[in-house]
Amino acid sequence: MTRLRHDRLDVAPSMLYLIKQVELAARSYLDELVAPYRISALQYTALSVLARNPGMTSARLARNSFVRIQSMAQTIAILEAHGWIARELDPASRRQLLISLTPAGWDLVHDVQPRLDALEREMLDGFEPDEVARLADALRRMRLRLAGSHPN
Amino acid sequence: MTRLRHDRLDVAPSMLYLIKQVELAARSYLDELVAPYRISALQYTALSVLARNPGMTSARLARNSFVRIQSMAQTIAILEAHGWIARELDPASRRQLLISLTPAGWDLVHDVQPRLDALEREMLDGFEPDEVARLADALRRMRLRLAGSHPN
DNA sequence: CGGATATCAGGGAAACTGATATTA
DNA sequence: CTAATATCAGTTGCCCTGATATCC
Repeated sequence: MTRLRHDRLDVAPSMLYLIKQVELAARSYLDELVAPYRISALQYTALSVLARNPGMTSARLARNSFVRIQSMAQTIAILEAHGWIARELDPASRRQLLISLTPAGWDLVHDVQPRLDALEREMLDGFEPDEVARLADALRRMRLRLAGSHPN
Repeated sequence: MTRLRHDRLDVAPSMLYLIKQVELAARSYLDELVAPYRISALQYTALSVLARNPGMTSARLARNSFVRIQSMAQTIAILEAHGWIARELDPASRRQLLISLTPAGWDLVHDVQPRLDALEREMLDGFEPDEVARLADALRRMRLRLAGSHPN
């Protein structure tokens, strides 16, 4: 006996789905933007985080990106092998390796970031300044709620 | 001669970065949610899209997710091999394969979706209804702008 | 014919698990 | 001793490029 079902989810796409859609579109664009450097969008994201927070460890980067330590270590190894970043022992620890951008890494970020900022301005064209501020604040709150709802 | 640089990107994290952060956190949670079914968060997202739009082709799914046709075809092949979806020739085309969920696929979605909705409610707890509406509208506009700024 | 769909083959970056050594 | 960091080894899913066949 066949168990036919003419089901359908009749709800509007959720907020999480909308966020994923925007992220997918942005990642696709960023991938094209950094393709000349032979790096991926995710690798560039790691570089930009390091540009804002020099001296991070691989483990801290992993927690920031909600991935395992081993996963981030592999990404870091690739970026180091290609000369975008360098690592040195924390003089105060002898265990942690602090990551920083090389001059070539800085050149890359200084070349790509303005074009990424331009994309964001295009994406937000026509938005009221206070609407942008509320949006950013809402995203920060959502991020905190999600980070709290599951121990990584 | 060494070329030392004590650079640092002194700007606040961008909107695109905040969106990526929320998406990373949500994907991490969703991965745990669907792990018992041996599928990934991305695979579940494809299933939920098919639950809302039965009869899509693999190529249309690919455009919806900003990936190549071949990439989506592989994901679809895996979901089909595991029995979550089925494909049949479009009677009006003889070239396109229309995708639909199997009864097992529907069971999976009906089990996971409520828990995903619960996560979203938790994420948006304390938000005013009109703030949620404005947020969703803003995300839709951003998605449209991004989709228009680069031909996939 | 050009355009879209589906598929096969191969390869690279990205996440996972499990185990191990070292240090705070 | 416990916890955190870093690393090695192996595996799987995911996206890419390139090429091919079929159908609108």
